[in-house]
Amino acid sequence: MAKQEDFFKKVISHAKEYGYIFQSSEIYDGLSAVYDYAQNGVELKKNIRNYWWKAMVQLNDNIVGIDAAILMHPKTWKASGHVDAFNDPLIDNKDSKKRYRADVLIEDYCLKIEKKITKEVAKAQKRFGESFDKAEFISTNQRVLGYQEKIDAILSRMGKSLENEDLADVKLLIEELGIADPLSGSKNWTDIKQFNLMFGTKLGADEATATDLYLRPETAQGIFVNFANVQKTGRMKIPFGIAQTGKAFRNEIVARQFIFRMREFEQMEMQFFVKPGDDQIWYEKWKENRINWHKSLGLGEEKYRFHDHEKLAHYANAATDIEFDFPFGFKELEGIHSRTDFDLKAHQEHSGKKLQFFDHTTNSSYVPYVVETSVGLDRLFLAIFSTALENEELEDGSSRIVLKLPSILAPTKIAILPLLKKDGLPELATKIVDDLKFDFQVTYDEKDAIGRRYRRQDANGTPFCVTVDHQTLEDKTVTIRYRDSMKQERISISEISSIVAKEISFKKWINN
RNA sequence: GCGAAAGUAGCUCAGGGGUAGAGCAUCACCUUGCCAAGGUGGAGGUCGCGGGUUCAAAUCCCGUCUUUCGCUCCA
Repeated sequence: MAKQEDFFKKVISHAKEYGYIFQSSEIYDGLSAVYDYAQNGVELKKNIRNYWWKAMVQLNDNIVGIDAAILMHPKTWKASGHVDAFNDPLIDNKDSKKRYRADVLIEDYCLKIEKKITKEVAKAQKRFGESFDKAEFISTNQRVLGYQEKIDAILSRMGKSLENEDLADVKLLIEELGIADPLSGSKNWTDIKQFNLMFGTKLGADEATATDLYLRPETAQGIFVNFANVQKTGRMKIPFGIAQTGKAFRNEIVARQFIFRMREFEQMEMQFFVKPGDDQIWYEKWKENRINWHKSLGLGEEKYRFHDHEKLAHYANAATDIEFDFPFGFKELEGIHSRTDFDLKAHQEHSGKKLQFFDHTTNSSYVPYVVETSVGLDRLFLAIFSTALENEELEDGSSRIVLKLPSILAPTKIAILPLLKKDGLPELATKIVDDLKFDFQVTYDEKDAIGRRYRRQDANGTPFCVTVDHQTLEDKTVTIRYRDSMKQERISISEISSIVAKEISFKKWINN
């Protein structure tokens, strides 16, 4: 464990030292759980996003992209369920230092009473044998009725108080019922606090007339509300998908682990609309498709696993996570959910607009089912970056720090290095840079010994180094040196472009 | 939000009541020239921030911010 922590710290400091990730507003002590992508990080992130977009949108005839706004009509979040579900009343136990959802504590208490009813029923059943009428017993037995009455009273009071945001009364209820911390038995509770995971903001500069808005907590809703527009204007036929990448915002109670859980993060999502009944087939297809996409990056098959959800959200009929072996263990990287028709139906009801597909083969309309794939771009960045970082032991006993980024994703593809800082070598090297920079991200470096420059590029993840020496002046050949193998080859200047292009070709990588 | 640990140069860290150090990195010059760590010189820090104690605070005390770990939460 200590090793893991140490390694994770190295990942974080390497990300800073080599210009990948800085903490936001660092000169002001930073802002909790918000990070900026730096000069190299932005390139890597952009390349990852592009690798996803190509595979998702441009390789699939029936998937199109959109870029919906972060701000959406407030009714969106009522329809999606976020206004209700992203609000948690939390309470802490002062002795055990544990935190609970206040409503869950009370519901658990009610469950206990319900168990008493079940016991009474079982007892009666034993007593009366075959002639026992369960429904009648429950509706007439005084003891059972008393229990049920109590449950109803508690839940209705809790519901009312939560609705009126009377958290003091909810706490009072907990105290009156004598609910104790299930672990410690302590009844020493703090006040209840309401946590809203959505960021609020205002539309309109005039405070008095401004409308309350939220920054979107997920990008998916931007797709759902545009379903009919895209379907009609794109003449899309089911099954089809809508993809988008973009920022989402969550006021996490605890946001930690570097860029793994941030308050502002980027999602890459695709919602796939299918005929009801076909959802399971497509769910399985997308599971397969997505895991293969991840594996094509070559980080190692053993780094991935599926984790099926046992508890399903109310909208889903199947859900799984693709988990990745991060420096702090297996954690969710991508979610694949079969969302049924929950979202489109909800928006249909709240907006009064039809969100259906007319099927000409059956001459009937239906609300499509949805299979969602949703990957965290920042998490994917962390997965790739941390796996790529290696302290490699070399055969001669020395070691090097090397960032083995998939070459197609590396921020810098080629470093052009003059062996000497004289004899016209820098001039020739610069000419090569000027020629290649239209097609590749190229860098030039003439400082320090050549070996040290190789190591510098290794640490920055540059997959190819090209060295210009005296022989180059004579026969227009250079040495190309590969990051991972450290092998060198003598090639002609005119070959650089085709060799590198082949190595970083999308076609080659995606079919890996 | 609670608990624990930490915050000194870009990175890694030492120091510890008397007003700041090392290694690496960086910059300039010299040297070498195909796998880092040669020489000389330079730049860089009000020791996270605020307050208190003291003749004197980077050092002690309090608060606060940030980070990591554990708990909790996670559509």
